[in-house]
Amino acid sequence: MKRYWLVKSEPDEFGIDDLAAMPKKTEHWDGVRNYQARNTMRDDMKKGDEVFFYHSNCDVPGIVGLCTVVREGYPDHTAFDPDDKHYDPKSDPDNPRWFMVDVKLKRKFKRTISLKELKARDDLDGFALTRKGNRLSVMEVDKAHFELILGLE
DNA sequence: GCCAACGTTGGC
DNA sequence: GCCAACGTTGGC
Repeated sequence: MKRYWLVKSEPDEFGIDDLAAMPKKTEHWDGVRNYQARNTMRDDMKKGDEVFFYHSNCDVPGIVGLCTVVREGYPDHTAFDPDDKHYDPKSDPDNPRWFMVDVKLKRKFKRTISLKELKARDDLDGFALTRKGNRLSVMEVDKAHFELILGLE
């Protein structure tokens, strides 16, 4: 059963155009240091699942494109690298604390489906992204919500 | 740059 | 195990 997800990234760090520029338009989703998001990537995201790419911390926060999971959860090696920004000395290569998946860009949307627009809708009950105080960088999206949002483009 | 929300850490 | 202090996220 295919599931649907949303991942956040700051365009100043790694935006959708950066993903588009990668070989095979594919990149590993490293640097997530939150246990709930970690569990989602380690356990729940499966090959072929569809993923919204969301831009946070920018002029117009919102959903900017569509990706798919092309590799399922495996250890986030950036946690082992002391020179890496996301280095975590508590993650042991023999018992990794952090995991990631690989995502591939399917397509960039013609326009940004802004957070503002999503918040203004009354047919997205329970949508994790617009729930108060949500700071998760990886979250599940209901199939119905996913399809509804796809239709907004 | 501000600050609310929330997760993590560490003293006790 | 509680909870205050602190750090981070992310919209505005």
